[in-house]
Amino acid sequence: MAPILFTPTSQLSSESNAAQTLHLLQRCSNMEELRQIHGQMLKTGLLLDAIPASKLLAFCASPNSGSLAYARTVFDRIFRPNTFMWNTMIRGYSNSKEPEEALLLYHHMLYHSVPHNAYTFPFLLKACSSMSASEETQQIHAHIIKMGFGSEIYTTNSLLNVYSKSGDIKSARLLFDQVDQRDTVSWNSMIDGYTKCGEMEMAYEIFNHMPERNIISWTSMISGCVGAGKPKEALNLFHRMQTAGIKLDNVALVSTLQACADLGVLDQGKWIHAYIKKHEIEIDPILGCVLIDMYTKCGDLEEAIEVFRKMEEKGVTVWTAMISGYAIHGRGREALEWFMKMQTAGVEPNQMTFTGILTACSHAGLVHEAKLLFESMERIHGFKPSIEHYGCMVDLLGRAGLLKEAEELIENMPVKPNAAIWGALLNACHIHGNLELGKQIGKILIQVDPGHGGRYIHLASIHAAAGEWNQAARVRRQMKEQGVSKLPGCSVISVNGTAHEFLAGDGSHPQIKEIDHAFKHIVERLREEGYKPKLGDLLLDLEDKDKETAIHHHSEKLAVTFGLISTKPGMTIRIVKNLRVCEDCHTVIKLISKVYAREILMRDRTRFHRFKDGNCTCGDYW
DNA sequence: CTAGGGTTAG
Repeated sequence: MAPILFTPTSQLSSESNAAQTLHLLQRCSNMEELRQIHGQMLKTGLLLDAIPASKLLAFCASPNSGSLAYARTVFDRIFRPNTFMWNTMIRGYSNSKEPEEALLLYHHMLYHSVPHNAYTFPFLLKACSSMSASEETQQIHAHIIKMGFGSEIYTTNSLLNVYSKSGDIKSARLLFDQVDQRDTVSWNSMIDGYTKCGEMEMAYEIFNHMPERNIISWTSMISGCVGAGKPKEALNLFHRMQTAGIKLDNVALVSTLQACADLGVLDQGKWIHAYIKKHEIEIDPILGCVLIDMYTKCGDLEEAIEVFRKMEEKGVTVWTAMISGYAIHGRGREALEWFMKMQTAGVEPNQMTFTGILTACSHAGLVHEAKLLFESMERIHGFKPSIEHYGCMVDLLGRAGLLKEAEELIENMPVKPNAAIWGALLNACHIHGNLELGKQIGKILIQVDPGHGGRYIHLASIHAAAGEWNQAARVRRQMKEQGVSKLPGCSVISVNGTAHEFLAGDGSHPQIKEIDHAFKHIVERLREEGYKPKLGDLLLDLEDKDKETAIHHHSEKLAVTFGLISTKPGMTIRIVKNLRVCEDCHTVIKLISKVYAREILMRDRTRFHRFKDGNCTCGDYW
């Protein structure tokens, strides 16, 4: 005889009592209350009824105010839980720090032959996704087909999503082509999958062919472009999205703000901030964080502080964004003050906070402070320094001229040095003219990072600086033979809301004639101020005249000149460069700031330079 | 029940 699973509530307690308890459960808001209700249900026997028991479980297993451990103890005492209860537990674990428990529960569920329903697999697959369990995903995929859920759209969409998220775009595509039902969610998962693999063309293909696009389709494309280093395309999509009449939400704004930050287009970023204010969009912790990041990366620290002040929830990431903001501006002392304020406010720094603060020390030459912080990481905060932190320290010591100490740190660190570590040391050798060590490191770097054009250029220019033209040419030949190309220098300047892009030696700008003409005048004027082109370590073995032509067509010079002729006198010129600014350009821009009475704000690969009255905030330390 | 968002060394 089959056991009685659940006793009807009416036999155990009065109807009204049960209804009252259920009502309480419905309104329950925290675990304290829940415990009391649980006790009541135990006493009255209400817990033996499937529906109240399910409600109790669902509350405990919910991620917000529940307690998964409590849910588990309740669950374990339920005699033959039904499918809903199993699903509830699997869902709980899929959102928790121990998603593997979801898989174990599923295993038990199979063992006990509990039937599945349409809610079982989405949760289970989410668990697989968060633990990157690819083998298990395939096994579950097989079960899905066997148990007849192969056409259930939530289930197949979840499968598509796991495959896409894990980078297995082949399996995702196979399934996508197989299923007989697709909706916007299915198409969106494919977009996500292609962008995660860096296949933007395929993502566009999907995007262009899907029958209906919603905000998630657009946002996935935008964030895909940002991830692929195509912020201009991201902004393009953003404008198209608005033309399509899509109502913006926080997530779409976050991705777009990242594009603004990468491009350094303050106007566009400000426009979005104004939109947020106008439409009274709530600045949640993530949106606040990227807003701050956008302002600091576009050179407006004051506005970043303003956003910070107005935020209600100031978590560690928001503080870290501010500290990193000060770092990129070279304002190390203030970064330290914010680091202290943060801890006074009771917020503990995390690994990234340390990356930020150590970078800040590095750009400001605060060697002593950085050493203390680095040492306190493990001793006070309990973090093992990661390779990024070692990278910061090598950079800091190297910049400060403490090459020996930097080398010792690399030798003694417990992790294997990567390209970034050697890169930091090489940079230091370059700055401080340690050509011998530089050549050694340069060779190591090319071995570690043979596909990176910048490494060859760096080594070649060290040879050039030593007057070893043959060696320099040899390195350049080697680069050519490897089929590696140099990343061209690129500067972006935003004028009247349009981003103008200049490449080194590029003649494609519609106003290039005017720009060339204007620059000739500028050079003449600067020569009167004593300017002499610095050609010393230019790696090309050319006549000085030709070298000068090459150096005078650097992208940042084109951009600054364009800025001078296309903006009103006295207006700040804002430029973003993809590589480190060269020494000659740095000198020229300093002089321009004085002679033409312009403030010029330039972000290069590592930091901001604010040129004013013939000086730069980097103090020639970059 | 399924799809999009965070600060990060050179």
